[in-house]
Amino acid sequence: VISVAVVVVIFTVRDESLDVLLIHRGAAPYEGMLALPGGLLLDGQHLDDAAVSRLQVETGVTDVYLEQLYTFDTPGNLERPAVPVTYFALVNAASVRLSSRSEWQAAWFPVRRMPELAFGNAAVVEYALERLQAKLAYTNVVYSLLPERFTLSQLQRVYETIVGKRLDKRNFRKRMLSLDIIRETEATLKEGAHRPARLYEFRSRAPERI
Amino acid sequence: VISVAVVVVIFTVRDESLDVLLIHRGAAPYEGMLALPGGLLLDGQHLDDAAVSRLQVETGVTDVYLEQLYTFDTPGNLERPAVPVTYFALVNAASVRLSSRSEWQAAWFPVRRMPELAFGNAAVVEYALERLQAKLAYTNVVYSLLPERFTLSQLQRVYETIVGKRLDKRNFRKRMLSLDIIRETEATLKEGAHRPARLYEFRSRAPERI
DNA sequence: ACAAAAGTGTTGAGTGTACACCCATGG
DNA sequence: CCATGGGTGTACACTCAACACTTTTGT
Repeated sequence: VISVAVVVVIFTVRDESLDVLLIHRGAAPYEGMLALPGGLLLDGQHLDDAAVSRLQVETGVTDVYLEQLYTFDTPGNLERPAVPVTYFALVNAASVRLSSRSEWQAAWFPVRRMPELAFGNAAVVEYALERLQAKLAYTNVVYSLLPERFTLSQLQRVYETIVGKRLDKRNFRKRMLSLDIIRETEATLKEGAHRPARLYEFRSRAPERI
Repeated sequence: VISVAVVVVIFTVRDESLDVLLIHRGAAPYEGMLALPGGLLLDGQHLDDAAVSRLQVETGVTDVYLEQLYTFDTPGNLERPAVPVTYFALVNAASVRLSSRSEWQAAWFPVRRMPELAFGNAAVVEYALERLQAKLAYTNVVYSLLPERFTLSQLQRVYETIVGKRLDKRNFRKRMLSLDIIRETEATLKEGAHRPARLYEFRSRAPERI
């Protein structure tokens, strides 16, 4: 019998860099290499719950965007074969507490300069990135990368970091507003910045039901 | 440990109806009910291979459009829990030989009038239909529903059957040609029909690599 | 002759993209 | 006073949807 592994690609945006959370493997196979966080699905556990709790363990974060990505065909470990069901998540770097005490030393790595990964995990990251970029265009995925209220410029910086290129400011604003996933907060301004600015919020801070 | 089940939603278009292949369950659980064809993933077997061979067993068909759909969270059978990895496939009804001798009595059922299904399979069929309809718009999924060469009217009938509504002939033609997934076959006409007609073919009769 | 399928263009609405300047504030 | 970031409008290209009649052939 083949069992099931749950693997999570956790993205964040820090400064102007799109990063992925990786752990150091402390045991064979691939001891000493970097890998995506994951583990075997336990008896009676639900897939989504396993993904959520894996995320919680690694980052302390909950209530973020989390979506199933794909189920791969490569039974990672050959001695104890398990089919990897992969997820991807987006978390706000500011609200993360990496469990530094843990033996597997989770840390952020820039997605554009991925190191070599165990279990053929490189393909998973690549696929997750594609999906993330595609979903940007028509969903509210990034809601968990931003504070509750934000300026359009902040939002644009996040988008630019993810797609990896500059966007036109006026077109970006028009598109965001017409997409109808964000809303202007009433007469609210902001101080501490260079100049007063309108604040916006997402109409919904939950992933749409698949 | 939880194991893996592979489940396949096999679509075909017959006359003007979009149908799904179902089997009669011959044993508990859900004995006597209808269900999607599927089975446990065996040791050392690859997911995609399992889906292909399941399809082959049920229909005798190979080399058709087959794509992974989703991995559900409902461990169907509660005594022997297994995570269902689902696939969907499109087959040409004409080239199918249903294994009538088999004990589980595979048969076609119209997707618009699905009977009640075992294992909560109704959600799987629904999701597969959505995905199929979405993929129609920009891919060559239907290539395995048609003979190698076909008229634009035949192609349009297939599209109409899948989306469940009538399409405008002129707009349909323009769109298909501009999508660049089909090609006019050189000066070929057709006889036996009501009138001579141009024949077209797909530029590629293989699913694009994910 | 008539039923059945193949073929063929134009217009209008809406959407996406390119592009440049002014203003308020903090230092 | 100047550097930084916020805010704003227009013109063109393109895409999508609506719409009706003629031709050929088999019966």
